[in-house]
Amino acid sequence: MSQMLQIHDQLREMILSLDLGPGERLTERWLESRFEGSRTPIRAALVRLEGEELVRRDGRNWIVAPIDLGELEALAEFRIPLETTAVRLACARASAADIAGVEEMLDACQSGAPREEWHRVGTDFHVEIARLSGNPFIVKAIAGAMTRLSRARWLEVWTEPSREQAWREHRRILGFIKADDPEAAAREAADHITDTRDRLLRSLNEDRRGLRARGFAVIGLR
Amino acid sequence: MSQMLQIHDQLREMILSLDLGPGERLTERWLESRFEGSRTPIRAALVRLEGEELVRRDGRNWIVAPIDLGELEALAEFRIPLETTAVRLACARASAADIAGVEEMLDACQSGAPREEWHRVGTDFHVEIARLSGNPFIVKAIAGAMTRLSRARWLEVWTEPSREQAWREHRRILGFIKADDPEAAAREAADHITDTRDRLLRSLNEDRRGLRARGFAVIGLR
DNA sequence: CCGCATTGTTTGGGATACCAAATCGGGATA
DNA sequence: TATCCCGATTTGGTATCCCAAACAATGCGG
Repeated sequence: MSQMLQIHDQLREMILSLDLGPGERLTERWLESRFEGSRTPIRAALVRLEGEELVRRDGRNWIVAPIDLGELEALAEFRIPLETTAVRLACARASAADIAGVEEMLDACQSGAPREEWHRVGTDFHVEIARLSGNPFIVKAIAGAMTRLSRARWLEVWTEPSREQAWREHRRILGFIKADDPEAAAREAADHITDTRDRLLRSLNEDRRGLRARGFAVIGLR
Repeated sequence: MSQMLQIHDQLREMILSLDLGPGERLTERWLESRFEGSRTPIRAALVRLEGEELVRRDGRNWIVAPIDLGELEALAEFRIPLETTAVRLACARASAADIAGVEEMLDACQSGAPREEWHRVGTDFHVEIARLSGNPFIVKAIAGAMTRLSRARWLEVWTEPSREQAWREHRRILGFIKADDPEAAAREAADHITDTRDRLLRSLNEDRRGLRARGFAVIGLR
């Protein structure tokens, strides 16, 4: 694989895992030494990450994209029509084998699993459901939305009960798809998105001060 | 403005206007002489355009993204839930002034206007309606979808009656938003997307041979 | 002691140099 | 004549170089 893609993936991972703080400045020279490559592939990776909005320009400088928690509502509003459409289409189009694949993914994440695992599966579930719709544009849009949500989700208290709740809701959505009940699945999906948003906003509101200190934009967080 | 952005915009325009054919190979050296810049800004522009899926890699080479006419159905399927949501939100949120702005845009495009003008307004209308929703994610998704549609729309016969039809439908959608009738607006928007898709597919079907010659992938075009 | 100008350093933007791999041609050979 | 092989050429990937602008530090003047 080209060096540029390696750098892109590693840097992406560092950003999404909050290894690099939101708003943190990135100098090309620092990245140069960090990844032991020259500026050319590094700049290509940065331009690419800019397209994914994980990195942004601040004047002439590069910074890790800040998190605007005010986006959380708009993001839910965006996801609801897409994901309800996705589950309806999934009912009509997904094969039993495809559905079983998603089921396995959920089963593989048991109570004792590490936090990272829950985080990843919680994201991938929605993308895989979108994939069942067979519509690549829906898949990409949902994947992008989940990426934007990703970092905020680390901040969720993500307590045991919260995990269980999300897992149950995922299970129910998949159940309705399996039972070929598109309207119930759509209703469940919409409710799940709303509930998750509310859970997230509630837990974030309890820690505004701490968030600001960690570089999160609390602007617009009601 | 930076040289890279100039190159990006010019190249983008050349691609969308079909000045560069779909599937055509782009060598960095040719672009170098064409834009009288060195490879550094050119590569940055290419990476950026790759993110917009207007340019793609073919092995180690760069090519103008081919048009897959088979995407047209999926694109309509993607747009319907988003645009119906957009018009519903627009009813609730758009100010009279914002609506008047879109109205002006439509009025500015009269019968005698050049083909390019109709093409542009036909795209912008949908993006502006999305903007009335106040949801930036919807705006970006619709803008991306319209960009993907853009080149195929040049191929539409785009006859006078076809233009008039689309213009009337746009007018009706906007009318329902103005009248604050979200459900009627949503129904009208969905019908418009379906109708447009059908018009496009019908006129493309009449010219499969010609399309293939011009580098369009007819695969999946039913 | 404070403020401003000047200068030295760092940064990103762009140009160029170099390399390895892929491609294309031409000629030798069966 | 058809085929295969080898070398010349072209390509994109990477490293490095130069430059102008931004920034910071420093020292001079009020």
